[in-house]
Amino acid sequence: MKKDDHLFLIDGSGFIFRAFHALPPLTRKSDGLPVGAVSGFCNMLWKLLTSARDTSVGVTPTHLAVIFDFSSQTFRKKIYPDYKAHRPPPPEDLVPQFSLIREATRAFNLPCIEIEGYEADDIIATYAQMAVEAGGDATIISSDKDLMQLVGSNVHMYDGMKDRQIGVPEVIEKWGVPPEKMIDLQALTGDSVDNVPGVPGIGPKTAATLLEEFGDLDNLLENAETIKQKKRRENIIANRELVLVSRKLVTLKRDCPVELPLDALVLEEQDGPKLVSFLKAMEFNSLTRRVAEATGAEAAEIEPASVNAEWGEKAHGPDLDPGEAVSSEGEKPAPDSEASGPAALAAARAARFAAVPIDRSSYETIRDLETLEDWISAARDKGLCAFDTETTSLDAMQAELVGFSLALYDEDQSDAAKAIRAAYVPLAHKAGQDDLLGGGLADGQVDFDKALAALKGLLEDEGVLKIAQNLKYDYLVMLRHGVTVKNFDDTMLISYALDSGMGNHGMDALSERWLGHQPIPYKEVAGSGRNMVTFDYVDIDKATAYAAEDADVTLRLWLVLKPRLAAEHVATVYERLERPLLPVLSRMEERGISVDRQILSRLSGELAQKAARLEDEIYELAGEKFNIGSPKQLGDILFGKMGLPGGKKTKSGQWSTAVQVLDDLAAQDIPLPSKIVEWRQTTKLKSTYTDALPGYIHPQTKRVHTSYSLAATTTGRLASSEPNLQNIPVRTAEGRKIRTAFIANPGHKLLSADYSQIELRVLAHVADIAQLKQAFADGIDIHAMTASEMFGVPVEGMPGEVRRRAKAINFGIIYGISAFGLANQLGIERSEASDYIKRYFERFPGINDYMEDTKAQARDKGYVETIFGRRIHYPEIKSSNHQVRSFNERAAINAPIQGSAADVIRRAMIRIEPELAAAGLGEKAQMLLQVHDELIFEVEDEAVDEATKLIVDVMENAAMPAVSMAVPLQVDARAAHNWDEAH
DNA sequence: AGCTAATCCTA
DNA sequence: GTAGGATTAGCTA
Repeated sequence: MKKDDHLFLIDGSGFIFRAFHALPPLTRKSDGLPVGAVSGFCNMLWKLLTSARDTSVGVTPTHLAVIFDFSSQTFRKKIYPDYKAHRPPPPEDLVPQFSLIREATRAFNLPCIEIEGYEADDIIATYAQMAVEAGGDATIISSDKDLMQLVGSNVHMYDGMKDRQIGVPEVIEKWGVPPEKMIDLQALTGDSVDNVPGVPGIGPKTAATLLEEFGDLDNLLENAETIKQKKRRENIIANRELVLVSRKLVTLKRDCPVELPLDALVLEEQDGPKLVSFLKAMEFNSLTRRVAEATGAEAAEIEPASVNAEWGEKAHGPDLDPGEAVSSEGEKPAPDSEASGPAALAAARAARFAAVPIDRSSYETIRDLETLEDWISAARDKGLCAFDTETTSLDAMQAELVGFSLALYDEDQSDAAKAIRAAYVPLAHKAGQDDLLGGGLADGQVDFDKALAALKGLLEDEGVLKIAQNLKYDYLVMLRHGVTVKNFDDTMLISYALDSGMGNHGMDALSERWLGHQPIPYKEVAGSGRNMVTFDYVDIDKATAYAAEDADVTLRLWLVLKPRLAAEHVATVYERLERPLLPVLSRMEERGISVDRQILSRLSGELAQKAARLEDEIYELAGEKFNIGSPKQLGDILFGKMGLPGGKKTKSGQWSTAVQVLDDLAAQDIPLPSKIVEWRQTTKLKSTYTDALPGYIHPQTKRVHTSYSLAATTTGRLASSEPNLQNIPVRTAEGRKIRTAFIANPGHKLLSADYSQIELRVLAHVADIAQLKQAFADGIDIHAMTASEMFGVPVEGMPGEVRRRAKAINFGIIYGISAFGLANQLGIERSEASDYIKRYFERFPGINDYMEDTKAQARDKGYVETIFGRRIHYPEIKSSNHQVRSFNERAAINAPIQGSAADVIRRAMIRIEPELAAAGLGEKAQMLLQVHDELIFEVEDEAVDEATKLIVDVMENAAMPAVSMAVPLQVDARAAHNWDEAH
């Protein structure tokens, strides 16, 4: 470096923060990655490189470097441990931009300098000093006052955002002291942001006055007694030592051990294609164009660079209660040799395990207790293992244990192909399918009871993390064998917390998605259809390949997915809303509910008679016999043969025979359609409920055990199946009779507790609607209030029809209202429905804001969130297909409402059992069913009052303390012998 | 036997 | 207009 050379030193770290706060937020269009600061940075760099002379800097750089902070661990921490101690974590949207800005720097072909243990400011000071000593000039691109001490005749600063040069006069103007006294001034005033102590009562003005009077800090401290103002004198004397520490803290180090000499900072030619590639990846279109033009690069032919954004590693859900805050209990930290940071770790592992094919031939079959015990002690040694059961049935309540598999991970094994070993332990395989004698066990299996005892030791060991896929199944199977799994992770639930809305979370789909591997289909092992055999008849070698693979894949999935929980800030959702619910649901399923066979059988008979009578009448009216249950045949009869009006076609071109169509016809006094509607209702009740339910009564327990799915819905709701007990009829008197068959045991009652209007309450809370909040606080009729607001009708003496319309609109809002849907629901013209919606938005403008904000979030981030931080993704929200897009928008509007309500009841369910147990009611009141906003318990008669009180209390306070809702939650509860009367 | 469409039950 | 599951018919393999 020589005279007239000019070094530009860009304070990269400072720039990031300033640009982030000063510039409007900007996200990358394609994926919502926040890039505002990166954009500002690139624009500024480009300007400095191409036209610095035209700015108030007025010179063109010959040398340039971008300087960053390495970490917060600097020598200043050693001098003063509290230095920068109370810094809040950077804003979430800023975190990924740190690494992007470094990438940007490299794309610009500029040296990117950081030194461990030093702040950017020290490195800048060092290089500025070096430049001056070499006879050149330096300009620091920053406006940070901490750097002003460096300003001198050959060192300037430049505020890129205000296009303002900062020299000696500017420093004096701003601070009242020349640059060389800035250190003393900062020492006196301190800095609350960096937690640098100062003298109380002394700010920049006083400090400047004092320094003017005494010359410098040393002289001031020596002659402090002579200060006239009493308070000021005392404060300075009292804080003498601290001020000296502060001076050390604010003094920049001008002799950092820099690696690159000045000559290495010489500005090079821009690499056009490289820079364009990066800018394209960032989707900075106008800058891309300008750069391409200036460098002669062909933008159209350049591929966007692959840019990895690193998100921060702190998991922080919105859940605030410190008492609840749990992290990984007893779980060994995941080995971290591949990369640092959970996002990078997840990516590295995905790459690592997707690249290594699964080797089924490496799986072991464990045939003796000693080997099993070796594996179990290895699992204890590692602190984690994957686990999977093989059984005779998909129904966990009927399943017999046939064997189980384990997979272990060796974190120190650098060869990924050898890092995982998996084995299958056959326990109850039969000797052979064709063995007419039957019942004989195959040779070479571990004794069932001994193996189970060994397994129990492992599964109940809090010190070993058990990893499974869809653990609720295995948990229930093991529960029935007297084993309670402790300390577990479920890859299905992890995937659900991470990627709800991005496809299903079954093992095959996850394996395909993350490992690029297709596991052996079950039917290849056990056959399908009539040839299907239960797993105990599967050949042990085949079973080993299948079962060990399941454990192997599960373990790999865990390695890939688990780090993402923290990286993507949904660890709290998983740990608080998913994982703890699993044992709760297993117990509910195990308990089941009593169903009275006689009642169902009698109902079935009545329905059969009624259906038969209706069939006769229908054939009579139609003039021929046909299959009434066939929409195709029915449509042909109604609209073809009989030529009835109002025929609509379904998607596939068939005549629609949906109930609305039939009702329209019935309204025209055509008798056949109403008979058909009645017949359908009757046969529906019979086939789906009275006929099917008895088939679900468990042979041993004599109760019906539904199965809840934790990861079937996108919103966080549960789903019930086999049988679905969440759609038992309630709306019609006839349908309700089915509920009378759900009964409590003798000496017990069924207790039903349900949230009143929970979704509208959630809406009032999230959209912050004053009238709704007030109405709920006052406990008034919410639909009547809405009607009154909209139509100006007083609540007293309001016609039923007016309230009905308001109610439909309220529900419509929750469902992401459309004029089309509302018109359908109310049977009015679309234009009239539009007017209603318009009027609603006028009366409740906050609702419209909520809807627009929610859609915008779905577009920007790709997901929406519940009040507890659950995310629901809408990858198709930007579809160019209007139908698809609109559907996604409505779903996105509904999801936070439905999902928050689902989260509330999940929280209640997780808390209720421990609370009951603490009250001594653990045996007397048992939770059996969940129906979205309702919980059903079986309670001993004399415990009903106490249990009701406790349950209502837990449910009403379930959002607390994580979220303090702006409206009260209300729970209504009733106990009776059967579900109909209790509801 | 396995799949989709249509229908209807729930919150 | 949101979120599900079960049943039936009727098609394809």
